[in-house]
Amino acid sequence: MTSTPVRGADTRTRLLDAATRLFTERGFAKVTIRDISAAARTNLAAVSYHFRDKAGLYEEVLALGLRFAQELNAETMLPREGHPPEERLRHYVRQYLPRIIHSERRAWIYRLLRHEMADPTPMATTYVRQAIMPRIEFLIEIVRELLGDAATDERVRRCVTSIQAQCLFFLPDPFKNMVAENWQPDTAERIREMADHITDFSLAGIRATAGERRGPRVRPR
Amino acid sequence: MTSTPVRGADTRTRLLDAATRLFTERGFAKVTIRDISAAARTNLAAVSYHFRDKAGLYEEVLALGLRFAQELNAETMLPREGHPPEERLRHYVRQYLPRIIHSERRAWIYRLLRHEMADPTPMATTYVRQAIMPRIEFLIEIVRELLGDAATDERVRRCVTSIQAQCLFFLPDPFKNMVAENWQPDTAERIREMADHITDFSLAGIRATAGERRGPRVRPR
DNA sequence: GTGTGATTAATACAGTTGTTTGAATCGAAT
DNA sequence: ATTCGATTCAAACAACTGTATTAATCACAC
Repeated sequence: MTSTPVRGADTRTRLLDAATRLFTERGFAKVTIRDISAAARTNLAAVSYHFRDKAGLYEEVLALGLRFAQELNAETMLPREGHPPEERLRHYVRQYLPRIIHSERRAWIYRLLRHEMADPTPMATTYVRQAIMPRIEFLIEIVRELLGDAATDERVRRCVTSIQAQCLFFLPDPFKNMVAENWQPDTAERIREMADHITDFSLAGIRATAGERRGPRVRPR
Repeated sequence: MTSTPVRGADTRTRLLDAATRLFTERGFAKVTIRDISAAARTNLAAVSYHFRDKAGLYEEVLALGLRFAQELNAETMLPREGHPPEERLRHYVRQYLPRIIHSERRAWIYRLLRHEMADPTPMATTYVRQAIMPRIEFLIEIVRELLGDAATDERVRRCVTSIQAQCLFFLPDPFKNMVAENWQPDTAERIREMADHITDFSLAGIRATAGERRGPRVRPR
């Protein structure tokens, strides 16, 4: 018989699953432990028993999400040495964008991240340090290579910001849907096209930054 | 004597001022009417008396912000007919970006918008329709001109998204500061530089989109 | 001054939320 | 079967929040 393994472990994972789903949907503040315990088909006090308190449960959820994010990062930053920077950038965006847009499997963390950005919890700083910073560093390296001799800290920073902004824009957001229903690419095909657009658009922008003849300085000559 | 003009009007404006400040800082949900009435140095019940309820007060704040946003839009979209699209884009970004970044005078609305995006109230839809959509339409027109013969709905949409993303990225955000303390341009000089970067970067991206020799299709030839 | 309507203030009320408490229940070793 | 530690449960508690109620206060016309 499939007897219950440790008894308590079952409801513990049920709580963890329910919390992951609900926190991802609504963020830490807008989920009550009553919601969670109901969704996990258990009692209110179970949260306190298994996870100390609501914050403890959230920490565990986010810790799991952080591990997933690091796994995904590793895949996103795969082709490191040797390959030309253009190719690495394209790979980066093609990996990153679909995960941000519709969060399959492990990528629910990006939706949770959206809430973390709007309303940070104490866990935010460690997430930034361990999951975001490495990706930024990776982007910096690519852009520095692309700029070549023209690379200055300032230019690199600006170009990285432009790329990062174009990607982050696609974090799921109820508000954007109000602006334009179906601007958000939905199918894998259209997401791929958008990723290529961002890549080509940015490569051209970077080349222009390297070429650097600026627009009208103070007054348009 | 500076006698009280209408008596009630004074506390009404004090409430409105305090509510504007607090809602802008924390958003609708995270401000209590106790906070507001305390900041306005009046009683709890004053909110209900002068504005029906908390939502009524918020509506009035957002209605004022919407008027400001429309004023600012008018200035942002000033040089319409005749001028070349490059110049109009540069003007657009140079106007829009500093307002988004550090919200002087009437531009507190953009910080309130940030909260509205994270956690929309019923007012969100009218704000989108009356303040955001016109600006998007304006951008679409510029990009369509820039793309010229190459303009398709799809390409226009993607390029507008890229520009919009680069600008919106600079909405004030506690989270971004964790990633990199001083990446956010602060002085008027650096904001101007960033605006020109976005403009040049995007113009190059749009030209590349128009030229349209894509990156490696399925396999890199 | 007195009454009147508008405004301000103090308090009560009901609902929600995180947490704690103490009893009930379960599985298994003795 | 009994006992014991782990787990589950129901209930209660305390804090907070939006709103309603009721009384106090004010400016001013009469």
